[in-house]
Amino acid sequence: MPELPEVEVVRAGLEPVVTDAFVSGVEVFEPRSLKRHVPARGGFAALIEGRRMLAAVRRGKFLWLPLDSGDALVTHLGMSGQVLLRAPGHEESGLLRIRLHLEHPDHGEYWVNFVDQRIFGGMAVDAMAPAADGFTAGYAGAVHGDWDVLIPSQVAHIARDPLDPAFDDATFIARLRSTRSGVKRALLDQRLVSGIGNIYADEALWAAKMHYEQPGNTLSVRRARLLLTEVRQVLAKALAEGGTSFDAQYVNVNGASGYFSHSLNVYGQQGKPCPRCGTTIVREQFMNRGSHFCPHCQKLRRPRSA
DNA sequence: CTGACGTCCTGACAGC
DNA sequence: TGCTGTCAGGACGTCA
Repeated sequence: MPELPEVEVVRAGLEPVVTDAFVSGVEVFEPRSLKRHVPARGGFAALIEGRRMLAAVRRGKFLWLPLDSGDALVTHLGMSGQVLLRAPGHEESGLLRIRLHLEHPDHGEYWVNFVDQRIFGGMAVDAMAPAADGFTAGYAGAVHGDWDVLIPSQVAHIARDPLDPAFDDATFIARLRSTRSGVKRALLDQRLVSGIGNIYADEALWAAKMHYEQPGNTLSVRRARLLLTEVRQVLAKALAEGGTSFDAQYVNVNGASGYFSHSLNVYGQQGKPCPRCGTTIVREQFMNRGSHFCPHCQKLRRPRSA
């Protein structure tokens, strides 16, 4: 369930340690965690060992570490993935899937442990190519380099996230307003906008007072803009609340916390009163996952007859 | 192009 | 106590 804010916390925690780090070793304990890796290009470990990492970059929920070979180590946390920064020798749980041995010129030796209970996430080495729109491919914090405008091939189809300065509001709103799909399906479609998962989709829809099945093409420009604004606010708020742990400590200790559960308005709140109107929050099945909403605040709106 | 659905996966937990 | 079934959902593939 890591979504953009959680992945950003991980990225920020990795940034100082992986930047300029030398990869001295790779251990793969669970080959299924390499599901996104294309073996034809070479073995996972062989493509990483002996390389230097240049940065930690993120677009939406995808994270990648550009290498001095021109490739990138791509990471997706899936449902349960954690990237944990450890001192060498650290005893990890049985869910450890991949371990990287790093040597940093300033910080010394580290283990980067990829832990993933359900193996929905994974790592891969991928080639990079210029981003289609020519802008900086993802968010890399304070670090910059030639790789700025390059994106791993398996991430290229993912849209920018709403907090990306190069996010194209007009294109998103136009596409949102041209689909018959429900707005929640659109928010979860990473080709349209990235970084949003089930939790923040439900929270943003509640804030915008929209029903999850409201067809995109029934939204006015104003309502579409409102939804985008609320998405940004929800993400930014979560980012700010996770920001207290914006350091290596977070990754060191626990890559999983920080769902700002104390400030969820609807997600997982079924049976409880809506914080806005007091109506009981409902949970329904949608797209094989739970959708939480207030039946009073978030009614399906009939489009004005044309 | 669209949407509905299946697939991957395992720990936690409810129920018997 | 110990088993079985159910649930959680991000990304992607398939099919109508």
